[in-house]
Amino acid sequence: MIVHVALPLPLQKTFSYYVPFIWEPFAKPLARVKVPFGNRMLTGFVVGVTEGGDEGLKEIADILDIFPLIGEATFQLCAWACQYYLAPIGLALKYALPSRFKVEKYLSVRAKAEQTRHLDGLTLKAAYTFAGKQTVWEYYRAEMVELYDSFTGSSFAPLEESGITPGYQARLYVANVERRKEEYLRVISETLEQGKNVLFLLPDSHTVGDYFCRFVTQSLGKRVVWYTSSQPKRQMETFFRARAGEGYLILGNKSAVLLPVGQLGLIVVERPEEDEYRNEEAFHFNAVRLAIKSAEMQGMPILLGSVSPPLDLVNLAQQGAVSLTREELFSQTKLSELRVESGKRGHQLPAELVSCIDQAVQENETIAIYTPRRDYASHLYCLECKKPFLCPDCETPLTYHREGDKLACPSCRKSLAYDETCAQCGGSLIQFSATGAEYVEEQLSAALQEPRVLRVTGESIRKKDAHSFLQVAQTPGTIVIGTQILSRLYDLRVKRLILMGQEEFLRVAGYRAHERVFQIFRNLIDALRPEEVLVVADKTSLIGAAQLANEEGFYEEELAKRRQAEFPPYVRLFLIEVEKKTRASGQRVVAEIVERLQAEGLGSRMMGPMLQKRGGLRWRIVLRGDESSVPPVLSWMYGLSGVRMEPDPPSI
DNA sequence: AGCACGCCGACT
DNA sequence: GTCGGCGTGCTC
Repeated sequence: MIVHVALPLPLQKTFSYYVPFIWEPFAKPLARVKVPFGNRMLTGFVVGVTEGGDEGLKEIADILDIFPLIGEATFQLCAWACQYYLAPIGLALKYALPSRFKVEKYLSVRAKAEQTRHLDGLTLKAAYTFAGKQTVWEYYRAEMVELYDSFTGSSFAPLEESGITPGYQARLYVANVERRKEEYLRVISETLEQGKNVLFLLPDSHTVGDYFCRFVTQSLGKRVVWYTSSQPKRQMETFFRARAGEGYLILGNKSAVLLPVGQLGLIVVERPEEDEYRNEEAFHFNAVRLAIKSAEMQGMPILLGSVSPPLDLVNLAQQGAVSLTREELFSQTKLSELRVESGKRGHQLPAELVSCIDQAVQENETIAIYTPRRDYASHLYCLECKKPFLCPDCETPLTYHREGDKLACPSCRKSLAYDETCAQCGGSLIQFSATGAEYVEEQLSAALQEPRVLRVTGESIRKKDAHSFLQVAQTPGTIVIGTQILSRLYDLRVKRLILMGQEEFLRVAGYRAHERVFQIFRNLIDALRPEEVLVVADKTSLIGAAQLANEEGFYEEELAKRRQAEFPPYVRLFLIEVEKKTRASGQRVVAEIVERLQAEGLGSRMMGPMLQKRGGLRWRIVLRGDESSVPPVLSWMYGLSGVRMEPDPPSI
């Protein structure tokens, strides 16, 4: 017997191996097998079985699963994801099981016959060492033993899926966090009462995740389980409960979307616009896209909640593919804006702003200031030789950190001392721009009398716990200065919120800049629930108080622009990156790609190639596909050495 | 992806 | 003469 195996490598092809007679009954599609590959051992998934003898093939080294652990629905979803994201099936299937996966440790044997009495109660692992793996598996096949997992105690068997039910319905709920919580809890409870499981996707585990976990646990208690790779044992428990149990609420982030779940009845997604749903390593996917497809394929409802949904979802709503409910976000919020002179970035905080903050501090208010960057300044520029400060190793622009008076390279993490002179010409007229939280803190310290400032960044939250921050932040008279992380702290409430630095997004976020600013600002208001919001903007800024308040109008306008420019969600973008050490080898591959694209009639849908010097040499080509399908040429490109393909890149 | 192999230019 | 970087091809 021969099995065809999909390996977790960026290769589209499968590899065939011979299966010795004794293992034949277990070599079924989707079982995991250990195989020799070159000079290493890899674990892959059986994707096909054919009759035949050892025709010079290598033998499989081991079979890991007594029966396949992945059900049909999960497999179909992986298969769909692979064609949509141009990934090999072996990589996708790997994501469907817990990262550090040890079944034998958590499964135990229950004897069902006199001859197997001696194995009763042993873990599967112990039973293997005692009686041999082959013997135990034969007992299982002869129904002389059964298996149960140590968490639920219930019998371990192939996954029973609900099959396709006619209940697909995608619903986008645009409302503030209090209303979303009510709505989530209502639909979740309804589904759990029917004895079905619910999958609840959250963008992270430590802020938004933790908040919703505490909320749902209040009313659902032990029905709530977490699926997270940072706690392997807990992840294993959830894995078993998801397949055996009934009526569990499974919380998880992006990788939970591929978890095999029995009797899944509903999917909920909190804040589908968050970037954390994008998987960047090995196999690129967006968990929200997969969640919608999963609900559609299995015929179940999906509820997506946010105050600032991603544009593609709003587009689907306009087409009638998703139903949309909107609620007012600003009934208790006063919005205003402060227009400042443009072109003077990074010199001084506007005087009006300083006096506004000063007044708030005098009145003992809680106040939060948002700025997109955490450091002091992200760009340094020598006014004498007119050159930016670049990393001597990799030529990436250096950032400046006040703490320690250091220059740092964001790309290679090199750290350099800063001596207030230009490394190129020795000049001392240095301009700082793209300033961040450290800078704002310094400016306020200079302008106000002993201000109480708390700087909050993603990193500082990860080091301490969020709760200890909140205690300080809640103290009246405190000025909280923070980056995007502030939009995740639902437990922090402020009287006044100041939104600065949106110009920075025009530089880094490309075509999504306005969408991102809109989402971050609205999510900050959603999380912090301020009574007053002040948008600091210059003449180039697109998001003012009016845009923030008029959500429907903003989306309409932004979608019109995207349609006009032929950008997502009306087309799909594919970023093709060629990385080589020498110019000649790179140009050869790039020329081959360009030629092939032109031959396929895609020349006019191609942008680039553009050459970038970052360490080695990097060429980038962007291809516009149509809304849903993937141009077939791309699968040819996949697997060329030094060529990377990124579907739906966040910026280009 | 990871690895072996073969090609070149550089250097004690 | 040989060491090391780089490109190419292969893995059942």
